[in-house]
Amino acid sequence: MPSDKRRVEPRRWPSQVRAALTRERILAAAAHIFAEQGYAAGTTNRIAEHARVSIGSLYQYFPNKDAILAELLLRHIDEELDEPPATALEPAVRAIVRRAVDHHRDDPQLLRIMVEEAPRLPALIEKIERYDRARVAQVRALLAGLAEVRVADLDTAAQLVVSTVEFVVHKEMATAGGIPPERLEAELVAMLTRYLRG
Amino acid sequence: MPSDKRRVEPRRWPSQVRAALTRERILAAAAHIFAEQGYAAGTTNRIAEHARVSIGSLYQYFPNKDAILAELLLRHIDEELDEPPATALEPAVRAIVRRAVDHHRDDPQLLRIMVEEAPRLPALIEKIERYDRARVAQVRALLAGLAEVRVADLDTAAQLVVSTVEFVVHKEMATAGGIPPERLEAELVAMLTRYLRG
DNA sequence: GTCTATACGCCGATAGAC
DNA sequence: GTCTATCGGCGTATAGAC
Repeated sequence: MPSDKRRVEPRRWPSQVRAALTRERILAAAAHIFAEQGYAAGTTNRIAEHARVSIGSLYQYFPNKDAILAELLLRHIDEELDEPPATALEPAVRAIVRRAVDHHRDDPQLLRIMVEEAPRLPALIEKIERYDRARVAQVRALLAGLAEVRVADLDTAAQLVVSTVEFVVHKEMATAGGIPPERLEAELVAMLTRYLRG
Repeated sequence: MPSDKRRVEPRRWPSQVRAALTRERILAAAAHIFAEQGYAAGTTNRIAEHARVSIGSLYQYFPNKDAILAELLLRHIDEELDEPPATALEPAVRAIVRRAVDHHRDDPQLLRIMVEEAPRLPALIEKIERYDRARVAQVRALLAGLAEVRVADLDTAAQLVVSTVEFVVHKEMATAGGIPPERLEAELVAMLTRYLRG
């Protein structure tokens, strides 16, 4: 009877918690391998191996490979969309730029894969487009509230700001010999601020 | 003997010309399919089918699939690198922007594939980096010759100009609801000119 | 719930007839 | 020179034992 107690207590973790952790391990492994090797080269076998689960287990947590990238992308999107402060023009632009830079600091390689590969997966296209429109609308609203802003067309300006920040930061942070982050922030802020002042 | 003549004359086209045309057909088909379906989905079988040659013939003209993309990319690069005129700042910037826009007008989808996939093929990485450096150096030299340019660091400015033009044009031209080309040109020129004037 | 083993298909590339 | 036929390999996904 005392021996029974021993067997019962440390037997296993609560299965839901363990399952969630396994899921996380798979996602982390996928993020790592997609970032290192690209989406196509990041095979489910390699992901499973790196996460130290079998390929069979992987497919118990995700219906297919695309779903893994989809979840990584959606988490990423959810993190990023919160209102920047509407004060003066220069600090507002700085906030937008800085967020993009910080954001890419984490894992520029993975972001690269998501930016490039996700728009090809039909299941994600619409979500990405909605997200893009939301960002442009957000920036548009921000600019609309600032007296300093003097541009002919606010819609175009918002689109250009979002594209410029996203793609230029993306490029420079992902490139080895790119502009260092602090300087990149300063230059982009200068460029966009002058543009928006008209 | 007269029957011999008949057989000889219209038998075939000169083989070198025909071979060159077949090559072109393959390249054109590859460009089309890479642009539509992406590099991975654009299989050699589909390329061959679309070019109306057999898969065996395709491999007589190209050693492997990567070589097809490599040739498309190198042609593209060769076209683009010629000196812009160094007059005043605004026209110089406009020339840079306009070339990028014109360039993307042809086939924005294909360009997208080349920009995104080519840097993953080891055989092409070095060529692309050399090309990028050449472009930055070219723009740097151009800016250095213009009295209007007042920026702290010419290297950084040149890098930023190249990145901005390339990636923003790329993004807007490839997106359905993007900024229309004429307006894009105007806005980019305004933004970059103001930035460079300091 | 996790594993091993494997089905199945597709792809790049080659061989060899014509 | 162009074709058909096919090889070898790998990748996703599943079946079924434990």
